[in-house]
Amino acid sequence: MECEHNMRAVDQNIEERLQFFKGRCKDRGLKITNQRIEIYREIAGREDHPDAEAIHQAIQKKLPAVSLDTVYRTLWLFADIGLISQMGPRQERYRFDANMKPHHHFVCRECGLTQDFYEETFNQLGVPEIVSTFGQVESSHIELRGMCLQCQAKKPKRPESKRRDQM
Amino acid sequence: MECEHNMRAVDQNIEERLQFFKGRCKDRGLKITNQRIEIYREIAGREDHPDAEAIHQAIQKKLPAVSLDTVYRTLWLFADIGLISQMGPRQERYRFDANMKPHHHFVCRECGLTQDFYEETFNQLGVPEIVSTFGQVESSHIELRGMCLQCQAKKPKRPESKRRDQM
DNA sequence: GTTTATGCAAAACCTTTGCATTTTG
DNA sequence: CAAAATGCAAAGGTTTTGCATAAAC
Repeated sequence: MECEHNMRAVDQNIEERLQFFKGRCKDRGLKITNQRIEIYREIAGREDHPDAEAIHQAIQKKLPAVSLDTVYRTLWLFADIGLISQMGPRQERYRFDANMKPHHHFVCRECGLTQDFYEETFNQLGVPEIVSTFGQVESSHIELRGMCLQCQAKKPKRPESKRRDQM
Repeated sequence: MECEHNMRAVDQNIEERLQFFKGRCKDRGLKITNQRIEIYREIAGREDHPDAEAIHQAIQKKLPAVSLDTVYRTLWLFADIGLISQMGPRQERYRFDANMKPHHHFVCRECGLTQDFYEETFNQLGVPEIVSTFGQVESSHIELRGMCLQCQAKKPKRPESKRRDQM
């Protein structure tokens, strides 16, 4: 609270969240490095869900020497400890959909398996005004995320991603 | 209708859809090849939204020599002519989400830019029984798809994907 | 001082492309 | 037969990994 006078509400929020982030790291015996702080600060301050490249570029103002692989490793680490989540499945590939009827998706967060389901009441949801400032909406569906039965069988407890075994 | 007696309803549906597919190809001056027929038959018969690799493997029983790149080219072609759609954006990368409040997404189908929005009434949607047979649901949100303002500006008319210029 | 994280460069993985050959209409 | 589609192999882009160095506790 030392500089409340020139701090925007969103920045206050970020400072709070940084404290939370540091606590979570300490709990887990993870070291608090400048790279982690800046990566967390950057992603927590945005609502556009950047990719690793975008984060990497953004934090180079403050940390010119940070490497892209550190950004990747750090983001997966954060996802692991529940500080952030990941859009799409861990095993990301292009998937194609031949179902032309209105439908909704269950997506496995591990393997990306996507199953359709139908629910009439979901088909006519109104959309808030603000969305028109993002772009033009062409379609709308519910997306449920979880783990499919097959992945559950493979990883009964805390799933271990191939992407973060080294960290 | 020549073998209705041993054809399941879903197969009938596929045969109908194959006719539609062939018509669409003729309209556009596209050639009807065995590869295209089998790829279309495979994807139209599934509700799990396979990736190119899965399609490739599945059709090898019938067409052992089909190549993976043909599968990719064909799937993008089908997406182009509106026979199928593609899950996720054309420019697919890992994106990360630090927003821990309940929220919903607008996703640009070109660049993948994802903007959050909030709508209380979307936060408590009930889910049909069938979903529990897919796996355990961990989270739920609305996904709106469209083109963001920036991509609209770049491609005012029919967007041309980098992935299908050759076809 | 020990353990953990980082940066670098190379490897791995998925997807696309150029070109010669084959197939379709 | 002309135009388009295919298969192959090589290239492209993104993400991951092994290892030596640097930083945190």
